[in-house]
Amino acid sequence: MTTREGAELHLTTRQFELIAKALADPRRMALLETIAGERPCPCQHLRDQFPVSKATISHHIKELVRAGLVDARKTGQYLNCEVRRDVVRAYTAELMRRVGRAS
Amino acid sequence: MTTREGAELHLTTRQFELIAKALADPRRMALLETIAGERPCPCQHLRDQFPVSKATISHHIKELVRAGLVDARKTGQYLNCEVRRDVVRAYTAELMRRVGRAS
DNA sequence: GGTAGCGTTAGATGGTTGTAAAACTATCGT
DNA sequence: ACGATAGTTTTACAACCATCTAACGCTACC
Repeated sequence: MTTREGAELHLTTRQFELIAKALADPRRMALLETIAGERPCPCQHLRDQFPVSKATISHHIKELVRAGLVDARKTGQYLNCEVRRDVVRAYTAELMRRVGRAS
Repeated sequence: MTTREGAELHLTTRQFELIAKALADPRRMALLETIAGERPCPCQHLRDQFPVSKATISHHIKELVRAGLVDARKTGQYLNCEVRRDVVRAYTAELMRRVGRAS
């Protein structure tokens, strides 16, 4: 139900910047794409698909969560990540609002 | 006529990354917004609105052009910048396609 | 309770990058 | 032609950041 909302989510300036930064690193973007691909994404799955240490993955996830792009809930010893698609949509909307429309 | 096209512009992986990087820096984003605000934007105008050296502005503009987000044509001694709104739209569309839609 | 697996934190490091100063190029006005 | 104005390039530097290793904290299972 968080997937399809009518009301547009509002992003603070701070969050807008954090999102842009989070999306800027290709590896982190790739991680985000993988998370988006598999519904509840066990963090460990990411380790198998990318040649990076678990510390690095942990760091990237933290940044994605900080930006609000990913929701991470710990169930047992696993960390389940999910993309906040409403936030992604809010970001693209804000981007269009700022530089996408004719003045 | 470049402002309103039916066909979606295709972004290479490289350009997608460059755009994300270009948007990541707050100052550069602010410059882009200013450029988007005034139609033909003399580069010098930007110097008055931001406390940065002209070297820095020149550098940022170069990055924006490299990413394809800005079109810069030199007329006389002035540099006129314009936002490529079709590219912005292509970026947001690609972003939505990658992580915005439910799997 | 011990051992193994998953994730986090701390510290170190190499690379990237935003920024400015200075020197340079180019164009305009007089 | 000269001076002023606009932008570029080079070089240098400081700050940031992605990455790793190693050590740690939890949870699960036997």
